[in-house]
Amino acid sequence: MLDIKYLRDNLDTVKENLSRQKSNADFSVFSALESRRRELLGATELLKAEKNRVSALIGKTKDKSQVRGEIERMKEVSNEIKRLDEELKRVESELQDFLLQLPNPTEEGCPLGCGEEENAEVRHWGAPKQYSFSPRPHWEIGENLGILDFERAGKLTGARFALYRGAGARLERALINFMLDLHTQEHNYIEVIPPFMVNRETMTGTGQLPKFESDLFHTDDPDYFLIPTAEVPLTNIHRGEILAGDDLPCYFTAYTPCFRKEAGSYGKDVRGLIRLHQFNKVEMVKYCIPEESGEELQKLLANAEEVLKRLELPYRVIDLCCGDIGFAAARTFDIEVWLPGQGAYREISSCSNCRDFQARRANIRFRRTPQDKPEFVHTLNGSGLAVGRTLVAILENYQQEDGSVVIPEALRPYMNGMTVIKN
RNA sequence: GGAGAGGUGGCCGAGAGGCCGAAGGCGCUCGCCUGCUAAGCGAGUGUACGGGUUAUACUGUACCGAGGGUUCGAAUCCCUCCCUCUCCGCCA
Repeated sequence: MLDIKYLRDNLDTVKENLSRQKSNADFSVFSALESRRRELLGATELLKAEKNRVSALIGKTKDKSQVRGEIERMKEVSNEIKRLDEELKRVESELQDFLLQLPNPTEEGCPLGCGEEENAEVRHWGAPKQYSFSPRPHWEIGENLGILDFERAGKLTGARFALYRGAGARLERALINFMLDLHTQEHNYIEVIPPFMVNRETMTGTGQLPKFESDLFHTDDPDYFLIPTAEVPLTNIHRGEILAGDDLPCYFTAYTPCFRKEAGSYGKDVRGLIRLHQFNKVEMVKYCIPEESGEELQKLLANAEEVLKRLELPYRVIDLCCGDIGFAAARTFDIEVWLPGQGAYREISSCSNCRDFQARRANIRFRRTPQDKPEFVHTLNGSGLAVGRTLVAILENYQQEDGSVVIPEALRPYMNGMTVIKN
């Protein structure tokens, strides 16, 4: 969410920035609401001052018959205050709705552009391997090895769910442990197991609500949502809190399943593990002081890249352009892993600096010293990594002509020493 | 799910229609005192949004879990909801 004062004073800058992001917000509505709000606030405060003054006077007067007229007059003043307050409340909630719908302006330095085509490659690591045979897609490899079963998952639930079995399930679990160990033991993250369902306030804090409710799985009673990413609970851990300066930066990592409706993606990635309603992810979230968030984003990105380096999977890093960047982010780098079965790089991590956008929504602040005024923290998040897609990358990159799959060295200690998955 | 007790400043805790932004204590800040430490003494100490000032001072409004209601006036009375604790039931 944007600071209303900042927006008021920098209307044109914000308008210009957001116009690069396909936002069609109508700022004339904002200006009208804002001036009405100030008008009402002034009027109602004036009346309240009058009411407080006269009421105190009435209180001090022993003989109430002397102030009968004042009491009658205050009755009317009270009614008028009530009327103004009701309108004020309406205007404020409309303003709030407007602000909550506005995306985060993008950072200076973001590539300009409207869509995927204008994203910029920052670097790449490793080279796609040459195969003496035609590499198969992971769903064929997995089904042939009996470690992935999409048909039965469909029976149990429906399309876009997966059942892992035997070495497949073990491999997924190995990846989770491998990633968590790396981030906790070498990258200084605190491991967390958060709730997988959260309430409306939490979803609003990170920006999923109110705009993207249709992407979320929801329970009616109670009114909860399944998390679409651990970013949601992790970033909301300190919602409504004021942190001490020495608590920052603070790093959290968590493994969680993620639930997404994937509405509007019919026909896209219908086979395999790439796009599911439920998938596993290890997430990293940081809180830091404003002037350090740029550097923290680079470190976060490096932490995610390290996973792929250790698994020896070729990847590239993409700097998302203004038009492709997500709602809450000011800057985003995606990591795309090479998938031989598809002959393409596919997203496996997305690392974002949300600056104070989520902190303002979720009211997460800090004091530099105990005497200082609270300021909003900056929040960052990144996948480290999407576990299912990492398993996809392993199956496709480590496949052999006979259909077996070699286990990357780094994972073998997590696989009880297993070196290859074969029939 | 049933019964009961609660939610007040950074923390503890009093207040039970007007003199309450809220006693007292702890903590914290500043000053004094003191070989050091501890103790002691004095003063100050919430947030948000406005007005005002070069800046202070000063000043208006709101905030006692949340939202409604009664009243000239609500932390205080009434209603609804949320949360915490204790006991019972159920359960991994």
